[in-house]
Amino acid sequence: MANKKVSKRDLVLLAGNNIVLEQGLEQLTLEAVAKQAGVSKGGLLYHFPDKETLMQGIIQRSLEDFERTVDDLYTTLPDVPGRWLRAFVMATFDDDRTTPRAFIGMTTAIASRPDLLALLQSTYSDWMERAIQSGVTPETARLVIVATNGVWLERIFWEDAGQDHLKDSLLNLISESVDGEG
Amino acid sequence: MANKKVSKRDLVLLAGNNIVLEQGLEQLTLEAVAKQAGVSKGGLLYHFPDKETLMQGIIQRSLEDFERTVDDLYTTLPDVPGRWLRAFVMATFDDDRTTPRAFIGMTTAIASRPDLLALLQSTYSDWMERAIQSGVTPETARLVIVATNGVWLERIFWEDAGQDHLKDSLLNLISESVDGEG
DNA sequence: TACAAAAAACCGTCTGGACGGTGTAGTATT
DNA sequence: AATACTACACCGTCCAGACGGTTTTTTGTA
Repeated sequence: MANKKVSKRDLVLLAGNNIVLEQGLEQLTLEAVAKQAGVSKGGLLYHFPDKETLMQGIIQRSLEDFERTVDDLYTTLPDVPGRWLRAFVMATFDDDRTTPRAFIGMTTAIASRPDLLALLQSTYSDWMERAIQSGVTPETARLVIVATNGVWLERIFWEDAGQDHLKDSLLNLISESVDGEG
Repeated sequence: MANKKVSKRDLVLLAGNNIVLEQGLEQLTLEAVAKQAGVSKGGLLYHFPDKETLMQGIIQRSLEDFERTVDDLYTTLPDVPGRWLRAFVMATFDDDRTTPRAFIGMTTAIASRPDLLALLQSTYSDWMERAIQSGVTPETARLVIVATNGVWLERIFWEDAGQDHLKDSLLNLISESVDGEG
């Protein structure tokens, strides 16, 4: 159980993630992943019997990463209403690792596979639930989450625009909803 | 110039659009488009020398369709501040033709082609400009446009959710911005 | 502790199919 | 003679997955 050794499986997952991040979903081929992971194609297929399963692993991994980012930010915030939703918004804006291209790639992959879709749908419900539990109305939660997802699209279409102001707009939206009309 | 006859070029464009709408970008192959358009592969390539050009045509066409929808809705609205932005929001919610899958497909296609990206970026700027000219602050314009784009993603992740309430939230956002703080 | 057997982890090649694109020869219309 | 196609064979490339290995690790047993 020496944790010095990283399993090949993890290397493959990491390599896959990196390829999607840097080159997009189209470049995610078994050979490319195997090569970047320093593993043979056969070795890759030992862990992930087909491409479908590999992608599932990659998606799951990056979802977990995002959740972890949100959780980390959550702990740094004061316990005010909308605390979780704030962390969620901030996680999106602070994420300088996930490229817009990767986001789209993941979304594409998810959109056409029922099992991944189901996974995302339950994740989405979780987000809504946690947002509401941390003290905002369902309407605000939904609006802010939708807008936050939209931020990824804006990054594609408007590459050079700073988004600090947008981030403030979203955080303000939460504040107003909390202070004002309940 | 008998307008009874639809040009083959238009048939190809329409078929391509339909395939993306119904089956997604992955199924958009030259042969599939030719077949659905009732045109030979050679005939398709006569009009669109390569797949790149074909996709460009399809994207452009569907952008024009969306713009037309916005313009149509615009004429039905009273001349209040935020008029254009309202039409923009309504166009997204009223669009029952563009599937989420098609939206993602188009976005994918755009994201990896500089020329299409440039086209979208200028379109995006146009939207901002028109929104602001119709009487909302730049901050509101941006927030609402971003959120409206996010609506497409929500349709993927949360297929069965009605969006009327979300639509109202967005329209309210415009109203509040107009009535309240300038 | 030794050692073999079995299982797990991993390698590299090959094949079959899909797809983009080319080329050629021919047809209908204007 | 030019334009706008049809029909169809064909090539090169790419890729998922199958297959048949080999090496490493674990386990059973004497």
